Amino acid sequence: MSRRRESAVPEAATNRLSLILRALRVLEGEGVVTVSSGQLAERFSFHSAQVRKDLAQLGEFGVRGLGYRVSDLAENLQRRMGLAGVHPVVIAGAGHLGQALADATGFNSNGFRVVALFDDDRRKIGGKTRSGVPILDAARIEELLPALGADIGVVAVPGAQAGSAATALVRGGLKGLLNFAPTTVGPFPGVLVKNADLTLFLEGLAFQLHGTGAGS
Amino acid sequence: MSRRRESAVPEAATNRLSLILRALRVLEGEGVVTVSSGQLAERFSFHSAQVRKDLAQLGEFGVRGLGYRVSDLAENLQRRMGLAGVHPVVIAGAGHLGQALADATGFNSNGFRVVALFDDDRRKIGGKTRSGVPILDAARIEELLPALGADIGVVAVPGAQAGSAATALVRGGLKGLLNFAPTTVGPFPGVLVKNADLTLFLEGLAFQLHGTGAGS
DNA sequence: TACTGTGAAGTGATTCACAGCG
DNA sequence: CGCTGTGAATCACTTCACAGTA
Repeated sequence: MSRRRESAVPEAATNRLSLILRALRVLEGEGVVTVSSGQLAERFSFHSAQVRKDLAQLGEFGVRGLGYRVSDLAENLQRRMGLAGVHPVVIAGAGHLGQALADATGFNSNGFRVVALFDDDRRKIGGKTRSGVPILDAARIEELLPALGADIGVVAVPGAQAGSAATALVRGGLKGLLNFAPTTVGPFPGVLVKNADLTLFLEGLAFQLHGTGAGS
Repeated sequence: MSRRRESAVPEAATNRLSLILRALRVLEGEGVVTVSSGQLAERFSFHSAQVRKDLAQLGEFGVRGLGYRVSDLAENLQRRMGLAGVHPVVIAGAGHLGQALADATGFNSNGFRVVALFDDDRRKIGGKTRSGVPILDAARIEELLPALGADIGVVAVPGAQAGSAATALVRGGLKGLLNFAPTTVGPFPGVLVKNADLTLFLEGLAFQLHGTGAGS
């Protein structure tokens, strides 16, 4: 997708590591002390060697003959994945999608916190989402962003406005963009853009359903 | 992710084909008659050979020395991708996410149409989304689904309820599930499940930002 | 012993390069 | 000539298999 010098971690591994970290937090809560690559792999039905490779990539955390110490590994993974502190997140667009994300658990825990939404609808500006995130004036994105300290921005506006919303966020100094609009935004120098076009999921599903008899 | 006899089209190609089809519709609207693999590739910055391979997989639609005839190709792609007719879609969960999807253009055009949402909130049941999609009683999913004729269901409920929502949808006879909850659902025999955990996107972004200095 | 970490083999997807055709 | 379709080469990811160690 984008030519970068060293791809560090091969994209697909990212998702596995996120899943593993999530599982570790559950295990930790259950008081489990150690876990093996096989046990972790089983949960998500991928191979144990894969789990070991993924984990080894970030350092040597395992204990031979035993497995991994759950809290050690969780803490290390968290740090290595950039989830050690809290990332303030801002969302452009306070429509249904924006509000869904603003109140979503995954966007307000384990390293993330939605600090503001931006919208250009007068009736929404000044209000708050159900969980209390303020909705600010989209015209002031660039001006207000620095004070919010966010490093990640989410584009949750209709496709036609995605470009300008993204530009405003980038001008405000964000380093990462998660784009839900079905439009390609950027590239912007020095900014990482990740596209999450929800329609593609639906189309992919239809395609697979059509092609095969939807096997097990 | 799921063991199937023949994987038909390699998952990643699916997304490219969706994108290409979308571009073709735009070109068609602009009255463009033919387009080459190179021109299509340029738009999304992938390689022209990749585009040709992807398209060739579905049949020989190109004209040597000329390119592809836009409307021909669009129609063929549409059919081969299972987007020829209209897929009725139902959504479990009429929260912000469910309503966002119900009113999203991509879920109500080019082969899809959201025909109903299901929720267990009394205040929502009997109502409609902004664009007029009815919200029905979640307790009656199994009973009402057959009449709706939907073949694709979307799980847009909180993680804790994802399993039961998915089960109800499958019992109602759906063949494809798009799951937005951060919980693995299924597997169900004969049903295709696609997971779209939005938190993974955010975590992936944080990971990449952390690892690299967010190169161009 | 039971498990990790990892080189080597295997598999799959991407890119190259060109023959073949309108 | 320009562009498609595609075998061959390359590159990337996954799985295997095992040496090494608590």
